[in-house]
Amino acid sequence: MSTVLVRFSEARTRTPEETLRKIERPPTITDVAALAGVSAGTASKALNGRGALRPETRQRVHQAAEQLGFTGNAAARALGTGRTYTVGMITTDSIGRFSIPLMMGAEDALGAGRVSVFLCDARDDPIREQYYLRTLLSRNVDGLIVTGRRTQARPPIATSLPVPVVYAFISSDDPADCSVVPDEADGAERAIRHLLSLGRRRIAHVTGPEHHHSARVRAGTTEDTLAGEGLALVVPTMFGEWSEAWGRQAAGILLSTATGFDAVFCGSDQIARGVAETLRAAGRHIPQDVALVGFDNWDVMVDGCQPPLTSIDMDLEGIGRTAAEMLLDAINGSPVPGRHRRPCRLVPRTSTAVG
Amino acid sequence: MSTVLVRFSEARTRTPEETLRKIERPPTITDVAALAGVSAGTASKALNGRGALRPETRQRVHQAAEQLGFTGNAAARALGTGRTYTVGMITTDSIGRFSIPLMMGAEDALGAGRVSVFLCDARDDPIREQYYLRTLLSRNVDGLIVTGRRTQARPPIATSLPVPVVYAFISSDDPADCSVVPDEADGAERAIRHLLSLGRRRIAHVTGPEHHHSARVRAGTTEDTLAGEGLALVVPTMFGEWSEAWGRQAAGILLSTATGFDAVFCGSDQIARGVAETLRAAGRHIPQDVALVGFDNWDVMVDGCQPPLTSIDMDLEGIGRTAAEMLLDAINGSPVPGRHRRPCRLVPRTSTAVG
DNA sequence: GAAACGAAGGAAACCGGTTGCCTCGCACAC
DNA sequence: GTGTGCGAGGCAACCGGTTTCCTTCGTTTC
Repeated sequence: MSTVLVRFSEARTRTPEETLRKIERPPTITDVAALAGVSAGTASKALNGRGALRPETRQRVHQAAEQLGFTGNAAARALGTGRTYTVGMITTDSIGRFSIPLMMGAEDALGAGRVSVFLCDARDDPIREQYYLRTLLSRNVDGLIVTGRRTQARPPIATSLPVPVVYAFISSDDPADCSVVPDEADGAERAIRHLLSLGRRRIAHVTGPEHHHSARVRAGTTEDTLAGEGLALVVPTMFGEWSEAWGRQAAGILLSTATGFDAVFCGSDQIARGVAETLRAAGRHIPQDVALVGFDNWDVMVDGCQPPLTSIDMDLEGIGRTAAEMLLDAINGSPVPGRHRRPCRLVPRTSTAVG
Repeated sequence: MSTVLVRFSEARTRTPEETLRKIERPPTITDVAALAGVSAGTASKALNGRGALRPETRQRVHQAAEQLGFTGNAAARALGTGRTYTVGMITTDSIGRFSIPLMMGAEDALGAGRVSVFLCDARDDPIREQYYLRTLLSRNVDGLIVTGRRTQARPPIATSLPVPVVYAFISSDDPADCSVVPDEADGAERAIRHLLSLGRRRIAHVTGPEHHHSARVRAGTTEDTLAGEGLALVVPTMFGEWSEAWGRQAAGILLSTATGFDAVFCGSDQIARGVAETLRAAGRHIPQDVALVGFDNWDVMVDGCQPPLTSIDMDLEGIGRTAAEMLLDAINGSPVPGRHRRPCRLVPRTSTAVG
């Protein structure tokens, strides 16, 4: 028995010299406690502001912790308290242009809450998705953020998880889940109202594939907004692809068939860029002859475009941040279920400048 | 004493019915052990292939684990073994176009090794960087990957860390550190040799700012490669910015001053796109009159360009993957110090097509 | 038939931080 | 002088998995 105790004590405590010397192993709370002349439990209470301690003792412990550069062992803390201060972020399709700002926003909000993020890229593969889900759960994450490239609602990643989930950009088709999504209808309406405010009345709409949720929503709102003013598109919505090539092609069609148009609202900046190129090549001046509005406010596109492109910004970073904040709320016991739509913002540039 | 034992047993074991019923709390190894009719220690040995157990017992434990969906508590495992099977990935500047493929490659290689990734975005802020470093260390990551936007060597993120570090894309200026970087000189040489193989001899080079490491390296190799063939650039390397606007401007200068040129090698795809646009507008045909090569092989740029752009691919994903593999090696005790250059790849497209 | 050996599995220490409970000692009241 | 109350801090259980040591068999050997 005494042998055991001796070994125990050898393993747990160090002499003050040892403690102050450079030590390879990171300092434990026992080291801090020893240096402050208190027990480990007391040290813990001092550092966490719990228990009934003399201010002077608390101070001494804090000083010892600082001196040793004590940060604490996250695994041990997690084991005891059940909270890991980590969340998992799963991008259902690959990490791409849309996921990045979302991730940055989320990571920003979470980092401020001293929460670390596990990054998982499921690459559109349900098997990878479930693998990551299991991994994250076995790591006892406090919550999950699910993101993806499409705004269309998707089936929940799982039913009855032990931790809260927030969907960002994409949404769950279970209305009881918490989702934070851009209000794309709002974005489309802003674009149209902006064009109307410039006096444009003969507007065309070129966008992505009809089976794509975003394309349908934006087109629908575009038509509805015009209808509300007693107007209509000069030609029916032109569905195609999310590419510059389609933008160029569509502009060609417009030039050859439309009886006249003074504005084009495009479903993406890439499409808008293609449209701009072809219109310019055909001698149409932007914005004098044709005003042009894109969607996404993607820097390299709006800046590379000639002239610089007015566009709709979905504030992806804000969506990521909001999602993270809602996740933190849910973790702390105040979930905010439902689909939360966040407004878009119109960023005016030369392509719709007046004069 | 007996009270203690009773409480202990209440907390630790569940009746078989409880165990098989839907339980909110994830199953522990004690649950598995109980279901298999062995002790927790034996269950651990069975699942980890250690100890001396009858094959039939091992089998029974595995079956019980499967039945309960046992994955194990990562924090507990980490606490006991000291290994967390996590690594931290710090992007020194913001997550962007270059970081993403790197991250994807690294995450891919690590995920295959059952290692999870903590994502940290230091946003060019040394304070954030050190904050993340401390956080990651207190989480006992097994290793670190440091990435960033620039290829230029940077000071080591810290001296004498308790875990291995691998730099990806960027490199540490301590040659003893392990860095995996693209061989940009190789990329530039491939571009020039490609143009030479097409019979082009009057080559111009338009690139980014002279103070930028990548621009200098690529320009230097461009000139050296030409010199090796007894040739020189038609005009000295044109340093500017990494933007389409600069590409357009540079092309304008070329058209007005150069006595003649049949190829332009650009330091980035964005520059190349700007060059292409201006040349086309001036009536020069690509590739017939002027062959064009970019750098980065950035999909939206090379595909959006007219015509599609031949470009140099640095294989960022491969760099990320290699970095992760080297980190895993280092974690397992076989570090491979030094700066590792990985070759580039030329991706031919219409902008240098023959005929 | 007893000693020796090895296979199989259990008991408990251990990782490090947290927390409930208990003790100690001092101050104050009766 | 004894009792009560409370402030301060220590002790040890606990989280869940791993690992070391030890016990308990059954089998072999002389």
